[in-house]
Amino acid sequence: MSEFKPLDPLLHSQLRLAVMSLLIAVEEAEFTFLKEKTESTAGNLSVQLDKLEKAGYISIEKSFRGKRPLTTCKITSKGLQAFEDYVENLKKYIQ
Amino acid sequence: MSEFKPLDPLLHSQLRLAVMSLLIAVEEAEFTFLKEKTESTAGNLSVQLDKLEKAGYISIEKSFRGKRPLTTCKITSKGLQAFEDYVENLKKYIQ
DNA sequence: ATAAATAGGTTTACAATATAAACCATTTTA
DNA sequence: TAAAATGGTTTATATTGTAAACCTATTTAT
Repeated sequence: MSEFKPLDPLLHSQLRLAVMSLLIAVEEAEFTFLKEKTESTAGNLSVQLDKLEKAGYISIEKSFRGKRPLTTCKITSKGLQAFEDYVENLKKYIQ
Repeated sequence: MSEFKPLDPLLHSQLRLAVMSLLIAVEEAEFTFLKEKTESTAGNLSVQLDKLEKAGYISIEKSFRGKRPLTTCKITSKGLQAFEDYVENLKKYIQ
């Protein structure tokens, strides 16, 4: 697409885009925080976080808070760049 | 999604969004024009135009130019409204 | 002490979507 | 008149998105 540049399919997804949007704002977020803010199911969120991590767009750290598992996510510089590029491209679709 | 409102799945698709974007600009476009501008295959475009028409977002008129079939598309007021809503919602994802 | 509920997820099965390949009818060109 | 081009549609396949089912451990209720 000449004037319509391809939209990164990893970001052109409602839930993944919402996650990235949140991570840009807070720079570090727990799984449960993302789940609440996006109103997604845990299963769906888990899958989408995996994809973002595999793309190198976020990093995921697994630890414990007290005795409970804790999953923490951060956006990477690659992820930030991808997001910015995505937004730039998207703008040409929506004026 | 509370702060992230659902994105109309009919519009949250690269090719359909590009088509709508074009139709907003020109207000009437031929199949081949859309095909060239979006750099899509005819098959894919045909399918996506059908979906937009079934949603009532565009109207499709079939006629002949000389002896050749001619498919012409227009955006409807419903389509325009849906596009505007989509953009409004999308903005909250991308700041 | 034990059962039930909650927390914090992951895995998996299925439905929906996107896409290109194959196809079709007609027309034009060689 | 055979081959190529036009203007698409249909269909098969691959990819994706999503929720249901599941899992392990912890906390609460009885």
